[in-house]
Amino acid sequence: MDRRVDKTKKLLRETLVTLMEEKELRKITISEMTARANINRGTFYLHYIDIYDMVEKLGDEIIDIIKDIIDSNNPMKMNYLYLPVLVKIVEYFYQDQRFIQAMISENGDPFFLSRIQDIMIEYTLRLYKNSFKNYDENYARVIMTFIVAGGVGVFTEWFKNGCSTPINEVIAPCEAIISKGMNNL
Amino acid sequence: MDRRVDKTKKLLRETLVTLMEEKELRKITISEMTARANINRGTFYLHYIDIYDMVEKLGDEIIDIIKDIIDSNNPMKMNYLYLPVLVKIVEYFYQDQRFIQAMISENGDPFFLSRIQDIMIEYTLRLYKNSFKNYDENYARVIMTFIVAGGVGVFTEWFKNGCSTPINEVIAPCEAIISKGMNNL
DNA sequence: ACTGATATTAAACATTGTGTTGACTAAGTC
DNA sequence: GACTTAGTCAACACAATGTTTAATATCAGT
Repeated sequence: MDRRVDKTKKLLRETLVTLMEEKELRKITISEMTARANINRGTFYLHYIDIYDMVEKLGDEIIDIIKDIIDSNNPMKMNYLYLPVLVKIVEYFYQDQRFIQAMISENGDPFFLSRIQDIMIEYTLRLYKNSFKNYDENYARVIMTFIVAGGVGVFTEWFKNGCSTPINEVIAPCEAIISKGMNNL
Repeated sequence: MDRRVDKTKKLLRETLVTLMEEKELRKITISEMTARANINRGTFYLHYIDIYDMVEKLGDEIIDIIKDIIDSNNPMKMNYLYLPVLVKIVEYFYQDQRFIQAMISENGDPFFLSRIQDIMIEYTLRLYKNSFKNYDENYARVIMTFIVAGGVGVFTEWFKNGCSTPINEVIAPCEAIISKGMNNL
């Protein structure tokens, strides 16, 4: 791809993240963003329709990466894959932390996490289909929605707090509740 | 309070819900909304700063009601209160279904659910403090975040789908996973 | 290097929604 | 019935949008 496009898009992304760290998405204007990035306002429209389109497209890139991570760790070939895949995703989030944190934050894109959640639900459903004694599609879906939403909720809190506590201190309780339940904690 | 204010606010709320059923929040303008409600645009500013302020204030009202439900079912006086309180909240949601559904929907307010989630986490933490053998604040918080986020996730899906399946078909799996865990399903 | 293609710039434009104001009218409260 | 306040109407300056045009800069491929 044209290096000029790359350069512009990266600059815009960088500037957007900076702005998201300062204020809510809806208060960020194209004028402000392009002015700060020293990019002509018209140039923005060569790539995106509006700020939300931009955020969505940036989100798409992350989603694609997550899908790649899932696919490259083929669930059919391994047991108990849930955790390793999660670790790889979190590792990736780490190295793009500013962006991810901005997207997850109050100023970020609310759909970002819910999209990831949806992917993870489908993934775990495929993965654990055989773990259920008497498999029932609806029942399994509720269970997986619960577990994934719970995990995403915990992860979000942890990530919002700047990943300050050791990750095991949040993974361990989740594993405990998932496998044993409250009665056997 | 002045009946005129009541009338205006209800009309605005009603119109907002209708618009949210049609399009994304960010594409709803004050002009459009007041025009449709047959209310002078200037009148809007007598009550709200902007659309988001309005949505937030409408959300506040629901939050207050939820807090009332929680408080009026004093956790200290009952055992196993989690479910009854949930049922009452859901019952309330039922009778204001259009609004709640709009708020929860893709076009709605992303903070609405997360605010409720936060309240529920604090609530369940207080409630179950004594259920933990060796109580640890951080550990308990992760557990409760997981359970509440999971529950909210399941509920959201169910509600988004128009509450079509019997509510027990989503509550039962949640109860099972919470109490017994995956290993004992 | 040369060339054709295209990304970016700069400036201008009409348009739309915002937020506020002031004088007037209607509907409330007590 | 008096007075208080909510709502209306019209006008205003302002900010951001989305689009366009011609000129310039940078690119990819040979």
